Amino acid sequence: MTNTPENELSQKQTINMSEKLRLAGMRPTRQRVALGDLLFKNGDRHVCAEILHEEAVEHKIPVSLATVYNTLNQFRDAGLLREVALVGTRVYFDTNMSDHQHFYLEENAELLDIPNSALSVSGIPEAPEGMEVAGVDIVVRLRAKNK
Amino acid sequence: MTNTPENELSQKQTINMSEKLRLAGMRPTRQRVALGDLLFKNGDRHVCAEILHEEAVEHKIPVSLATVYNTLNQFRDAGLLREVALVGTRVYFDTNMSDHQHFYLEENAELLDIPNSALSVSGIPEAPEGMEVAGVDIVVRLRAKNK
DNA sequence: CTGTGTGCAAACTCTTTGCATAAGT
DNA sequence: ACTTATGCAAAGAGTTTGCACACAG
Repeated sequence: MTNTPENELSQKQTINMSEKLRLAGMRPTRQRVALGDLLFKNGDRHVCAEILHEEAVEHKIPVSLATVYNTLNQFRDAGLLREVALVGTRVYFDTNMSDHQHFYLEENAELLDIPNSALSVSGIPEAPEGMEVAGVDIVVRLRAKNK
Repeated sequence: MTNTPENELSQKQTINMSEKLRLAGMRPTRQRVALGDLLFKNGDRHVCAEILHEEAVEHKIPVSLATVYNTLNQFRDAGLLREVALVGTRVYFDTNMSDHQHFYLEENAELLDIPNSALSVSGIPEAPEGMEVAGVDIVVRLRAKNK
């Protein structure tokens, strides 16, 4: 894959993505930069490995599913993505690292952001001895009304 | 497996479990009753299929792993168990159906109940058109301090 | 050049399913 | 008896890994 951006914007994005990856301590390889662009250039996203891989294939990005899995895990470990706590087997990641929570649509397994401002939790008990709170995940499960 | 309870209490529990299963619309088979006893006789429990199967084996309950999976899913569908939303791949069930939330210990993947009284959430936004809130899952992730 | 990343296929883990047998009513 | 559940083994879904080749610095 030669570096042939279609326009200045995508050139700029790729450069930013390289920087971003370098700052996160990762070598900005072609696949990582391309996946990073897919993930971060259009605002908040909720993806699983399979979906991101399909999308990469559509965009003619040569990347294997195994590399997508590895890359998502690396991005999460580097603090670029957060993993979402969900019922079920599939692992989802969220590109929005800010403190916010989710709606989960049960029928089609879709995730939606809940604006942070709206939600607040009170009365979280003291963490047990020697522990600290690493984060609070809230999922509001939604289903179709009067089914 | 002949019905040979060690004492009256276990006889009584088995009877109650049979009733409970019947009320939930399930035939009280030996395996389901035995698994139900394991799950419900000692208060709140958090189990995955593998763990429950090991426990059944220890208790000399003849049951296959596949049946444990099926039974857990049936119990959930019947409203006897709730499935817990978690980061990662494995499915956990909670025998406590009351409205409560969880601590999740990241290092050993352990779940602990948070007493319901302590926690409250406010400002959950309106569900989108035609949707209703099926439930709210909150997981407070804990990690070891000053690592 | 040197070391890290990638692709592929195979392995692995968790979960579900198909079919013959066993058990519940 | 009739129907549903179970056990087993095999299949399926999702994810990780080992190793040879490719690429970034």
